[in-house]
Formats: sequence, structure tokens, C-alpha cells
Amino acid sequence: MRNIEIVWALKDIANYLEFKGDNYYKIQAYRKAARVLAGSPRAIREMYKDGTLKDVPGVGKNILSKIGEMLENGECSLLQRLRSEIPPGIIEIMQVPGLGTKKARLFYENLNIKNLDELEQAARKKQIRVLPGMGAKREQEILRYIKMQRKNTGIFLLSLARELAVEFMNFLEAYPCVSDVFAAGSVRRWNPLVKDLNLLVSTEFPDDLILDIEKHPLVDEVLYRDKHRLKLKTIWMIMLDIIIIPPASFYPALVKATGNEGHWEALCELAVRQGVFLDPEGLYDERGRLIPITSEKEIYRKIGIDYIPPEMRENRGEISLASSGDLPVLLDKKHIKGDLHMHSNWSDGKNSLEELVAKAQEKGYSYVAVTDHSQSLKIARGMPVEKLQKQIEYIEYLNNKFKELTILSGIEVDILSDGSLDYPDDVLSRLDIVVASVHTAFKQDREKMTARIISAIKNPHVDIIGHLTGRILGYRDAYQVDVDKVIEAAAEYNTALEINASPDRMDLSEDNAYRAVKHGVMLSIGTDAHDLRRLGEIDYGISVARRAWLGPEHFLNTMDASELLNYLGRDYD
DNA sequence: GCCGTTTTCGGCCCGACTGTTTTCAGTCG
Repeated sequence: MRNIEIVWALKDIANYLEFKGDNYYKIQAYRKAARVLAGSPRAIREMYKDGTLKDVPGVGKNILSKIGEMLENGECSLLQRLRSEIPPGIIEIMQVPGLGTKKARLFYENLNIKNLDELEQAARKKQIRVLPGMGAKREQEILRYIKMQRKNTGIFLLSLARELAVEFMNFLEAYPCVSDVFAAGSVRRWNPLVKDLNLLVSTEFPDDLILDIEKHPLVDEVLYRDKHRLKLKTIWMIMLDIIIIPPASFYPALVKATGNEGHWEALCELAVRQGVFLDPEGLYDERGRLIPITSEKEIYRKIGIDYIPPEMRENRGEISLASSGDLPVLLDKKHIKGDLHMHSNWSDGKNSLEELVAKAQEKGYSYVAVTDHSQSLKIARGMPVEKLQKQIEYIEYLNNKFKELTILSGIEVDILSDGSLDYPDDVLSRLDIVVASVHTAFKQDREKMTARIISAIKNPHVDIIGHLTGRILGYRDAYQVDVDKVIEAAAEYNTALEINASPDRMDLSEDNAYRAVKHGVMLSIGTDAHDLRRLGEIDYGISVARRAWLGPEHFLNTMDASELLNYLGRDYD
């Protein structure tokens, strides 16, 4: 079993126990273990084997033995029992925003509602509003959410698809007969949400390989099979399409499978104008002879244009730019000098400042901004002023100790519902960098929310607005906010907007990021990481920038520490 | 169920907001 499956199982146990009305702290213990393990950079299986799993905070004797059971038998008897006692659809009902255990039980006991379908029917028949504590408004909210869920059926977060891709790529690359494997399609273009995963495998010997792939433990069902293609349903519910390509036609096939349809068609037309012919099997000269191709770059060059990075292959004008040699230089990992949004165990993060710094150094950063939560966000252990002051002093101490990397004293300060900030100005002025974000009162109307955020933008101590729209992909829509007005204000007051790199946020969206830059707004990328593993999610933030055609000049993170502090109006010593 | 300037069981947990009420339970970040 992989980390993610163990984490899912622990969360499931917590959900079922919650529905049963079990002890609150027991439930929290399962949730905490799941959260900690989700952030683990190491394989749980390995830690179990070498005996270090018991040292993970939140993993005690009991949970350790449950995990052991899962690793050894592939399942956990407690979870199996819970699943047999409680209809699994109940858990989905508990996930509906505004509903929880109590409401799910209310529906189950009064109307025998066991899943979202039954809940939807009851809501349509106006049977929900008459239950105690419920009303017409709640009923509408339920229907709205179920509609959104239906729209998102079969759509997955890019991060999950990429994790699946890594599993199968590692598996396939271990075969000596396989010369290349690529994840293509929307996954390679870094679409934030994807429908399926296409893997292209280059090999001359597909037969045994196909039989072996079918036996992979993540495969749930074979939907289609022929000599060159395998369509699979995985146990993660993501559809996996494996296409076997002979090495000679691998790169044309990869180009075809990576770009969207419009991009491919435009390339084919362009090829004809250049006197060559492009199809998925190869590139041919005017006399129909196959031109040997050894890379994607070569294909683009042979049809007379510059190489187009996968993130741009959406047929949004990239081909004409590539024809005239005007493709922008895109932001790249190598440009990123630091991460500007992360949480430590001073608030709700899992790791100490020292651990974060060590990881950041490993990633080659020259600085990081530590931006823990501010005082009013109690659940996230938001820091009272005195604690913040201590953190500032401790960071100063660390900066003196570790000269190789600069730690910026930062904060993710709450924008309170009236637009004021969660610390007074004299406190904010002590910090190197201030990220201001909305974490409460999401349901304010558009006007109020917009004014609220703009008033934060106007505060001279605020450097960056964090996760501007609050969206959680596939779960929560953006709150009502006039993004254009916010962008205007950000430009006027020289406040940067964040691309929050968390794969379930990707907020700013690529469209908003593009618009902001066009209005002269600077951007930052922050992972919002709460543990070491998630520091790696900077890649998702970079992908938003690249899909928005943005280069290093638009980002705070590409400045070095002194340049950045100067830009932010802070002294550097 | 986990944890402990630990050894045995008590503490862990937070307050604003919402939609429902007409004083509050349930949900959420």
C-alpha cells in the first residue's frame, strides 16, 4: 500500500467513527495521524519496516498496528467492519459543505438517506427543509453542491494524476525493453484538473509488457486492450490510458498526445506549408520518406518554428509566436530563489523552523519567508503578538547561525471581516514580509468582500495578498470578489498577488495571473506548505505561471534576498 | 487514540458564523 492509500484509510476510519458518534479525541487522533503521514516525505512502508513509524508524532501503538495490518494484508479489519455497518454514501453526505455528522444522521434516521443521490431526491421533493434545524436555504445549498459534484465527476486534481503517473513510470522504466515513458495530455500541460492520465511507452516489445501492466496492484479493471493500447481503471478511480509506441515514431506521437487538438492540427497545417507532412507516426519529407526524429524539439524545428513548452500547447496563439520567434521566456524552477508562504510548528505547520530551513537549503533556495497564522485564527494556533515577537527574535538568532540561507520573518495575517488586519500596524512593521489572506466570512457579498480585500491592499505593510479567491478545486467555489477591481488596486498600491501553489487551490488561476501582470501587478509564488513534503508543491505554482505565459520578471521569488527586501522597502543587513 | 521534565490516567478542544431560530446547535477554518 502507498502512503496516499493508508492516509485515505485513516481518514475513512475517522469519518465512520464520527458518524457512529465515537469519542471526539479518538476521531481526531486518526485525523491527526492521517495528516502527519500525508506530509511524510518517506514511504510509510519503509518506516514500518525499519521501525521508525512508531516515532512519528500522532502514531501510537494502536494506529501503528492498524497500519501494519494494512501493509501486511492490504486491508484493515476495523475499516472493513465499519464499512459493513455504515453505508459508504453517508461519508459523502458528511462532506457536503454545511452538513456534518449530525445532519447526516438526521437524514439517515428520518428519511433513510444513504447517499448523495437519495439526498438530492429528497431535497428536490422539499423533504429536507421540514427537518429540525433545516430550511429552504440549506436545501438549495445542498442541491447546488451536488450539482457541482456531478460536474466534477471523473475529474481529478493534477497532483493525484501526477502521483499515479510517477507510480506507473517507475514501474515501466524498470523494464530494459522500455526506452522512454512520458505522461502526456493535460497532465503534461499541467492543467489543474484532469480527466485521465495518458502514458506513452516507447518499446519494440509490447506483448509481455501489456500483460505485466495489467497485474500492477493499482489496476482495478481492464477496460480495453489491444496490441498497442491498454485502457485501465485504477483503484484511485483515475482512468489510465497506456499507449505503446515503437521508438521510431515516439516523438511525433508524444507531440500529438501532449498538445490539445487545436495545437496538433495547427502543427500539421504548418508542416504542409513547410513542404513536410506530419502525422502521429512520423514526419515525412516531400517525397514521403520518413525523416528520423530523436526529440520533440526536432519536430518543431523541422516545421520551421521554435520549440513550444508543453504548458503552452493549448492553441491560444502560441504557434504564431513560435513562428516569429517571439515565444516568451517562461518562469522556470531554476529562477526561483525562495518560497514566500509556509507554516511552521509555531502555528499549525508540522515542522520546526530548523527543519524548514534544512529542506529549503536542500532545494537550493537562498531564502524562505516563514508566514505563520495570526492571532485570531485560533484553530490554526494563530500567534498572539508576544509569540510573534519571540518568533521574530528566534528567526534573527537562526539567521545569525545559518548564514547560507536568509529566513524572512513573515506572517500570514488574517484580513478580518471588516477589512482590518489581525495585527496593528506597529506589529506588522516589525516583519520582513506580510502576506494578508481571507480565512473567515467567506459568504460576504461581492461588494463587501472586494472592499475588504482592497482595504488590506491599501495597508502599506501588506506586501502580498494570499490565495485571492479562496477556491478549493472540486470542493469550494471562489468567494464573491471583483478580481478586476482588486487587480487595479494591487497595481495602484504596488501590492503583489500570490499564486498559491497548493494543488487544490492554484489561486490565482492562470487567467487571473495573466490579467494581473497585464495591469502591472507583481506576483509571488507561495506553497502555503504546512509540512516538508508540500514545500515541493512550488512546481504547481510555477506551472500556473507558465500556463499564463509569464516569465521570471513578474515574480518576487526570482529576486535575491537583498533585492527582494529592498523592493519590499525593508533594510537589508 | 495519543501523549507525558511519563509509568497511569487525565487532558486533549476554539470561537465566529450561519441558518435556524427567538436562544442556539452545528459546522468550519
